[in-house]
Amino acid sequence: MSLPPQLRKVAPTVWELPVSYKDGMLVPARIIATEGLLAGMEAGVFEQTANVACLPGILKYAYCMPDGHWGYGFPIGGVAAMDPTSGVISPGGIGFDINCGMRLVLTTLTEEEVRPRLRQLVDLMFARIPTGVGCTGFVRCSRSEFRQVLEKGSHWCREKGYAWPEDLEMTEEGGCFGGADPDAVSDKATLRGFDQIGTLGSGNHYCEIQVARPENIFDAATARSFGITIPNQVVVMFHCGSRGFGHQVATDYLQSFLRVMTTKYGIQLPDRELACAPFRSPEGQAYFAAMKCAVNMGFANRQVILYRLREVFSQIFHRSPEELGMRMVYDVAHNTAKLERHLVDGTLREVLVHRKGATRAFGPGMAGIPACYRETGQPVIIGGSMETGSYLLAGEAGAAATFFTTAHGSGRTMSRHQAKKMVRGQKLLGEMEQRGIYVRTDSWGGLAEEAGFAYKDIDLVTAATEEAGLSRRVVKLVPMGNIKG
DNA sequence: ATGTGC
Repeated sequence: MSLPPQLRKVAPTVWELPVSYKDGMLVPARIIATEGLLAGMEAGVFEQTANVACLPGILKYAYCMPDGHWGYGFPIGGVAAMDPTSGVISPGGIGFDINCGMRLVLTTLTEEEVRPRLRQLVDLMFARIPTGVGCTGFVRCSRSEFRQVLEKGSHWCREKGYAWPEDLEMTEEGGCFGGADPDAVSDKATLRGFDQIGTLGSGNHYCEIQVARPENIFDAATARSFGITIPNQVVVMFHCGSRGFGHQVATDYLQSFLRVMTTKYGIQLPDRELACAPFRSPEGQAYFAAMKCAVNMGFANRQVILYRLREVFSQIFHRSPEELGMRMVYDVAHNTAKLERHLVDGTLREVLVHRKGATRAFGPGMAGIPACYRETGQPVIIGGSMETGSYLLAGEAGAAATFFTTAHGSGRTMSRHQAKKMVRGQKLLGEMEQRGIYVRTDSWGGLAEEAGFAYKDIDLVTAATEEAGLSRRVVKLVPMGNIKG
């Protein structure tokens, strides 16, 4: 595939499309990638990042991260910071799965201890953590109780005994975005979401047993600070979001914005999928308040999954979760919009940062991250494909360039449809088992869609974020067992 | 991603 001729290299890992590239661009578009990753990007990534640069109030640049690929409106990997006074909020810049994110949990077990009981462990995980489209959880939640979940996120979990106090500290924003308003949420969204707390879902959502092997440690001091202290230490990583609830919130407000964007606010954009409303408008504020409900639902969802996970490990290894050292390293979202303070042209100001398939990566010394990570920078959890491995990174000062944002995962290289044509789920499962990875799934087609070859090389993506100064590699985590929807 | 497609 040929790159747009207007694309200019402005730094070894920064590629820029000028405002002259497309009518309506207000700022240049910047792709963060190595030459190799850039060459593999779909044409849609350049078009969509340039489209994002047309959104009213966008500051500095429209960005796409090295794992970027084609998405709804924005590319997945898209980052856009808006002036909250004159700018817009766009659901396409956050994604349908609001607060899709990653959580990483430690154990003090080693690969040698877990390997003999791996099948038993993964089987019990699969039995206790609901997976698949439309799955529901064990938490019984009335409508009024669900409002509490939406307002409080992980705090609700703590009140109900599903969280350790320290879990909240180890969650981005303490596991709760303030200002969530359940009245901004449709009944339809509530109806889809109230029974989905503590469920994994489908697609690329999974829960994985991983091992930190000594040869995969890049930064030993930071690894120690993050709790990786034992050779061949076993950890658990999982990836999921706000399920049908967040999806319905996104759908509701995309429709609402499409009705008013042009007629009421006179906004013209190159793509309907960029539907947006002025951030300060009633519609924009309602979406922001509803989006925060979905963010909090996502945090609560991952917290209840952790509660179940602790039960599962405790049952298999006959020790309490505390004795098994099942502490959280961190929980970090990659589909949100948030008001943050950033330096823009030398002035510290409040901006609305959209991150869609992009992870907040606060660097060393910054406020807003747990005190224990103040010197290292924020842990960044990057999920790879279930075959190739994942990474734990640390936020770097250089991420100031991207409003303190880095990549979120591998990024697809082919469509789900294409992947499914190339491999059968049963065959893939057999091959993975040969390589010591035990997988349980309730969808063979879904498994095939997640094959390693359908994703960019996670080693190259994380190396690119390091070269760009956004985040540094701490440890690569290799899969042992996986449950997926 | 998603009661997978109005």
